[in-house]
Amino acid sequence: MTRQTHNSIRENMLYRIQSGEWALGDKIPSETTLAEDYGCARATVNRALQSLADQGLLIRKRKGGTRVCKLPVRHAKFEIPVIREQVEAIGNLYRHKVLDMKISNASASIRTRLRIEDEDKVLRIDTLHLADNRAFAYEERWINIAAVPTILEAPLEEISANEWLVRKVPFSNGDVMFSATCADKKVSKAMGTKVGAALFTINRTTWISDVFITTMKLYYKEGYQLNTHL
Amino acid sequence: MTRQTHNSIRENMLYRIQSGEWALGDKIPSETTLAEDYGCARATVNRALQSLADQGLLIRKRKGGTRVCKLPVRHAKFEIPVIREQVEAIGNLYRHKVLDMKISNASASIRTRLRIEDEDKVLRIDTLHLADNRAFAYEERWINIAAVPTILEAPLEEISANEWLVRKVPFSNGDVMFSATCADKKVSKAMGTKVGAALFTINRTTWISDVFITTMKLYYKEGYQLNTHL
DNA sequence: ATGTATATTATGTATATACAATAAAAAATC
DNA sequence: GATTTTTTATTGTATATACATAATATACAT
Repeated sequence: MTRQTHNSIRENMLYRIQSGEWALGDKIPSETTLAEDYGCARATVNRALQSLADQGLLIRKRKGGTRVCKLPVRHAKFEIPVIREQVEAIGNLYRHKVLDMKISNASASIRTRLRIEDEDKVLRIDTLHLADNRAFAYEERWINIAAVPTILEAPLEEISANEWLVRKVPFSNGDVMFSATCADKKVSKAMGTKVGAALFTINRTTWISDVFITTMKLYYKEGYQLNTHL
Repeated sequence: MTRQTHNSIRENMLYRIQSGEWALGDKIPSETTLAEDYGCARATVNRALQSLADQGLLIRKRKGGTRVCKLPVRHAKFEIPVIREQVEAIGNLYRHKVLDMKISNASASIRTRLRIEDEDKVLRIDTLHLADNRAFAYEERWINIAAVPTILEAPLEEISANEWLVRKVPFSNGDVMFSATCADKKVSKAMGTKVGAALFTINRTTWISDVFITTMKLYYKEGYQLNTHL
């Protein structure tokens, strides 16, 4: 027999699940018996099983054994786009325009949402992102100045706040929210759409441990599509 | 020293990346030297490093060594919702209504997009999903009858095609697309929105190996939000 | 200079072993 | 019969070892 690898074993297990040999909710054999069946070490089987469990196809419990998930949750993964790269990926020239920028006190709603203090100032920036000089996306952004004071010296006309922050605080946590909204007067004027046009909207808030860094709202024109894969 | 686990090591490495000790693009020490530093076996370090590489934070090459990613791509993961569960999760009563259902030849555009044959028939279903008897989502769906012939016997008034398919073909591949669209006459009438209202739209196509199973378009009312986490 | 073979080095992975942690089942106790 | 304790099965994980594989660097030959 050819030597078994954790990869080939994982694929075989996947097949057994997909084909229904291991049905939804079924308990599958223990690592030791599987290792005998496949003719390999338990560690190898373990690695294959863990990988499938990470994917959400199996549930494993000590002593309880391993079962196929009842209702397998499908996880889709996608990359958070950096707008410039998005534009350049379709072969267009990227440019951005800062439409408005001011320092202000955080509004009450922003304050509670982001758990920042009363006296903390936020930098408020509206940016239009262009692809070949045509409106591509509109960005509203709030930045916690206390967390990233150097933002005030950044040349935001040359490098977009989006990109500056990615380079400055590349590793952070956050949440993302997708929705559809109607263009209001300000956005529709900047993007050249009708008031009320459907815009694909991404809301993103970024933290580093517990410190709020930035939150933003990104509006894409109708027709924009975010792709991903199951 | 307390015993090192791959988890604690991974966290420490994560910290070293986040703090900038290991900067973007930097080459980090080899597994053997890291193992000495952490006082553990190489296998343990290997596991930690692989995990970070899976997350997309490190790039590893044989002989080349391990480097921190230049521009760390942030992957967001989210769960593909089953509509019934979504509705029940917010404490509402789920119900669905089949508005239209017919067997037809696939249109040319659908055929080429889905790589199915000329003579293949598709089942076309329009479904309205309700939460507490109020419109929640509108679903347009095409099903490849050749791939799932038993769909014709399914009691689709009782169980939605969505759910029937999840139970019947739970493990499949596919792609997902998000966008925003304006409500057309048909959808706006069914959902009780104005024509032209912004709808959050999910497009999903499902395959099993290379056989097309189903494709659907799901429209959510403005205000609907899909959440995820970085 | 150019191409080819060889050595070197880092990661990739399979194995046997040992023990830990957990949860279920069985046994013992009240 | 209910509660507590003990046993046991199963996964989780660390280790030492061995060899595979890939990419680079070096030496050599042409």
